[in-house]
Amino acid sequence: MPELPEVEIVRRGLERWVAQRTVADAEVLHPRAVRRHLAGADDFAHRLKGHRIGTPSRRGKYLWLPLADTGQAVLAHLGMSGQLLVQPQTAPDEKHLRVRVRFADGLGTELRFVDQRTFGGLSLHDTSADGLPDVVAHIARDPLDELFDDEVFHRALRRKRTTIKRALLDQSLISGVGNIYADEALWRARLHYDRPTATFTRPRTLTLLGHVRDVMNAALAVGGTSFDSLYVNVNGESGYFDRSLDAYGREGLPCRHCGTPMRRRPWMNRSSYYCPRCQRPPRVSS
DNA sequence: CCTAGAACCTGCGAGC
DNA sequence: TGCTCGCAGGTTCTAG
Repeated sequence: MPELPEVEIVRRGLERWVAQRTVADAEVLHPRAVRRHLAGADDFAHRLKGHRIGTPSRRGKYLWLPLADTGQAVLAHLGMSGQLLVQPQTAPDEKHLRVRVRFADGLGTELRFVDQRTFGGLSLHDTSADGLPDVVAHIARDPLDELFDDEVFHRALRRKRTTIKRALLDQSLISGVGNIYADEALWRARLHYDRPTATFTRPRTLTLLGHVRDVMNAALAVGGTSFDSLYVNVNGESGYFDRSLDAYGREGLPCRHCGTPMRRRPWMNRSSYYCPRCQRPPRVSS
């Protein structure tokens, strides 16, 4: 569910409300939430106990909390419906509460991982010298990372025999882009989602990257995109970017470039929204 | 090695 | 009222 802007909003909330606090104990209420921690739920909880949490980091849709003096970090992925919430200890348990982390201080709040569909999860991993968890190493840098290399991305696009939206969602090429921001960036760039990447010129790639960055920065500025209560920040508040979406979810509504009714097409078990006039399909369609 | 599609889950709204 | 179907911000496994 959450893409880069939403995950970054969560990271900022953790930086403010959780960083520098010491874990009193952790409680796993659903084993599937820690399935990527191969040593199991008991091991996960035990290893958090007594350690101080450092400054949260993020790459793409992954975020992690370093555990001071351990060489490890708690890696979190929100999947389609995951939430990290900082709640009063007195608040009733959420229906889909999966993991609870209590702190050894008097602030009266705890960290909760809540996840309806359990596609997300938490796990512990060794970190390299630059603080990156080992399992995140194969994920590409995201477009808001100042070390993201546009030229490397362009050459990777040209090598692939695939189509542009699939490439935007490929986290080994560029991370952080999901179904919403892919459709938004393609609409802004007036590109059809099925355009073969092998035909992309350098200017076309750079223009598209510019639109990806613009739409993500605009979403970040208003707290991300929330259609319902499933995406919220650590305090349970929604973002406002749903009001500014130009493509996603606008089937039948007039294109904000040309007025033509927008279309929705089934695409990889989900949907693609596009303008049939501004975003013409490639001549040779697979 | 590469790519396309299904699988993994739970809940909600639409339609019958 | 209650059933079935389609759909949902993602990743990962499998088949070809």
